Amino acid sequence: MWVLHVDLDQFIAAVEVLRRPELAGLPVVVGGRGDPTERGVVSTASYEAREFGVRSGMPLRTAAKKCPDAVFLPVDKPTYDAASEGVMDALRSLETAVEILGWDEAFVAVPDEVADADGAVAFAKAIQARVLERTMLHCSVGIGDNKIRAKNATDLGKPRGTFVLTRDNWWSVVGDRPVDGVWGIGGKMAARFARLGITTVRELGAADDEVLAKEIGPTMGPWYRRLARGVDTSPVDPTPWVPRSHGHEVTFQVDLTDPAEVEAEVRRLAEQAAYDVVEDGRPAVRVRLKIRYVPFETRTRSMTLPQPTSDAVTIADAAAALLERTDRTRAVRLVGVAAEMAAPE
DNA sequence: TCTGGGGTCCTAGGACCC
DNA sequence: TCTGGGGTCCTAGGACCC
Repeated sequence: MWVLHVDLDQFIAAVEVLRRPELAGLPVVVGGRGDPTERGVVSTASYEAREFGVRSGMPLRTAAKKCPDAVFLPVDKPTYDAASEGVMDALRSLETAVEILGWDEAFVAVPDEVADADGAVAFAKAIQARVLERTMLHCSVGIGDNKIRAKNATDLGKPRGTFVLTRDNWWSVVGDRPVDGVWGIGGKMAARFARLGITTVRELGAADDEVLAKEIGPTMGPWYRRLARGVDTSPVDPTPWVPRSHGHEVTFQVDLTDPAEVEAEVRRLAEQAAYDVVEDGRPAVRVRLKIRYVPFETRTRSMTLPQPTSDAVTIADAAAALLERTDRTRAVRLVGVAAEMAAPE
């Protein structure tokens, strides 16, 4: 059984270069409102910008210091949504199961008649050609004997390449890497594992399930060990994704100190969330409020609604009621409101 | 130089019921 | 006069991903 993981190369930056060809070959940084003096972070940096050390998630101000000559562009979500649609259509045109993971990545099932690694690589190259032909975008493809291995393989093939990762080469390729090198394990868990004397993927894979269950949790402990071993039996699931929630949040360029202004923002964001809920066609069952105080302290409040509703005023009132349950005297740098819908059947 | 905005899933503790 | 154990729902927070 073969699974592919397709991931677009520098997706957002590549989409921007497509509509402004004069930017080709230049360091391009997309993030926030495109103003590197504002609060905001890098969504995607072109490979040229990465040469200067610019990375996703980095504050725009830092990116500007590292690469003052970069072209800074604002995030233009509708354009990326449209480009993403084009990519996914190209993948689906191969008439095999496609499981969308995000804007720019998807698992693709390899047809059963493909028996060996050479056949899987050939199919991966056919996908790259199809995506390029239809969207003018380049992608890398991870090839695995399951989804986890395919996902972990992709970065090793970047850019514009492929990489095969199976049970046969898993340990030789990733065994000596730090645990946060595998998908699903981040810095916080890596620090916890380090306290248990576990730093490499190989060590986590060889750890005792009972110890992990006791230290990390009965579900998550063994789960992380499975990630480290690259073990996965889940199929590529082409079922359309059903969103669980819709939300909006905003970081203010200048911290808000007036409680009335904070409430006005909360209501505005709640109305946006309500709009998305109406679009989705399923009522909200729960409302969640997020407040980030100065300097960077985040609190959440949430409530189950008395009955499911898509009414904007009801949702905004609920968000305002949650706000009442927070400290109204502190300066606020971010507010967010999300509406959760009923779990799908 | 401070640290976005869109999400998902898991855990733990308390309330409440039987 | 004190107190069992199981189950579910609600809420807050944490971790992770793109």
